[in-house]
Amino acid sequence: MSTKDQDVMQKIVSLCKRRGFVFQSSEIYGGLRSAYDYGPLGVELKRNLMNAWWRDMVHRREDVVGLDASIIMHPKVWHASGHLAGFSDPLVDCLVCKERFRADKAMETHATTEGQALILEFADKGRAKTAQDLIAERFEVTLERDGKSLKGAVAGPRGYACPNCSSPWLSDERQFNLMFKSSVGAVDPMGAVAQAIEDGALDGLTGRELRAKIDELTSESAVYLRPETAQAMFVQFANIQQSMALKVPFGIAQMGKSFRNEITVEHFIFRSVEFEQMEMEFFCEPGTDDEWMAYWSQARIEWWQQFANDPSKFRLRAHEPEELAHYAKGCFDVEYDYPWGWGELEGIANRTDYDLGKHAKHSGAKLEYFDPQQQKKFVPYVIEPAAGATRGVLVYLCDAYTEETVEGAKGPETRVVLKLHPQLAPVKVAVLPLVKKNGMPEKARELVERFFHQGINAKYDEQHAIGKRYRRHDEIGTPWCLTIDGQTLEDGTITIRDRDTMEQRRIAIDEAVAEIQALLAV
RNA sequence: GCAGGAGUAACUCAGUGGUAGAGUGUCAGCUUCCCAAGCUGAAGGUCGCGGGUUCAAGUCCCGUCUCCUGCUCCA
Repeated sequence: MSTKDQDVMQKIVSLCKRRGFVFQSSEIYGGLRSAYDYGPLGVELKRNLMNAWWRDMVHRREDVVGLDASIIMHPKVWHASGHLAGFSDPLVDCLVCKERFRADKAMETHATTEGQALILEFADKGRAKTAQDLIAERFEVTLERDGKSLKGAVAGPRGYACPNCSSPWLSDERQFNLMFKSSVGAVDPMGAVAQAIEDGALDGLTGRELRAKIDELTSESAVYLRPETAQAMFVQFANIQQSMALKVPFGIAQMGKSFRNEITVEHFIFRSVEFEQMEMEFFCEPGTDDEWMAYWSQARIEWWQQFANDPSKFRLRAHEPEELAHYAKGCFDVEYDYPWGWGELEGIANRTDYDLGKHAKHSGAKLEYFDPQQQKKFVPYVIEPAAGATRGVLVYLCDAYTEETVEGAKGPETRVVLKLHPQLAPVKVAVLPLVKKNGMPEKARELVERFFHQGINAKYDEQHAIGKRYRRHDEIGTPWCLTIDGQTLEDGTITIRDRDTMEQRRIAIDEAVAEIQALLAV
């Protein structure tokens, strides 16, 4: 990312803290890696976004219903879904060039047979020399250097070499399970492990056997925090379909927290271990799935674009075949051009009948649909638009953050504006007495009460000079400011100021609420 | 996890071994009829945390945590 883009990102992070959008978790204790708290304005923004999603995905459609499932589910759910087996990656570090990579991927791209001659390649001569010295010292092997490459290494029994430098000197394969493991029940499962150690039941076991044994001892109470909200919608498919008498095609939508032990966390709230999802599983008849896939991909990117200042920063990208998850027949990502480049915001996957099939098999439940018209049974295919709600917050903060030069009292100055869509803006309207006297504060408080009665998030603000108040509200994205001035007391009109244009016009104070309601509805 | 950079007031930063600083912001008061205006005053700091060297550490050394950038993964 360029320094300019890095700068923008830092400014957004700084504004988030200064103005109460996002704080680091547990900050006074030194912070917790990759955990963030949404402050008074952040929670409004996030909720506005999630409510808009729910409104458009559930309330405005006849064919989608909602669900709010427990975060902790039966551990068998994760066996069946493949998350316990497939959600853990064997990772290996190259001891020479420090590259970290997945063993299974290296197996495909850098397969070796034992005894095979290897040529180690480095970016430049200096690095090759450093590596040569390191290998000589640490592994007592002298390699011959030829420019940027080293000769004389031989492949070991692992079946692969470092994909970066072709080194055979690698760390052990380590399992990184991406799911958060916990235990249910008041009895600490470590008690059983302690007992086993005391009894000598673990004596003489190798590392791998030891891990397996400990897993076995603690498996009774082991539970996992969901790594995605999707599975509950598959698991409750039959209950929901029957209780609501739904006909395929139909969808189940759910929003909520998910947890993943990411190998790396990055970019502020973009990738964090605890995050919030907005997912929908759309069940359709096999054969119609490609059509629905196209429909939802288009619908979803357009949904994101409608709240954006710059729709061109969103795109749909089809996954390459080798990029696809094991369960997916096809996948489109809605990507956003973040300050550091294009990155994922939502994934629309064709999960086929994979999940329902797996759960039917593992649970013994019949997860089929009988179509009364066609007189046939089938396991529905699933199109899944899965969006990151917390990513959405970041996307709209990036989209809204604007700096512009305006003429101030002391010459040109920078105006920072969050050009948030009014439906997303944390505060909808600010009500301001022009000065703190002549009955203006009283009038303003009367007006702000009217907004409260309508459930519109309005703020009364009388601190500092009027210009400063306007700028403060620009910075938190308040779309409109209503100002009570001397004329208000004479003819009952107030000014309404637009955040983006800074233009003002007069309206009747008695029409203010209706006016804002009308503007919000657009 | 690895490599590189950073951490001093709410924010942005100055301070290279000898009394903890500035601007902005915040709060109180005065002033002010429209875009970060002015005046007066105030609050706010375990210099990320722990250890070490030193008569003396924000400053030097070690460890650790957090953040940023890059690498492998995902909503």
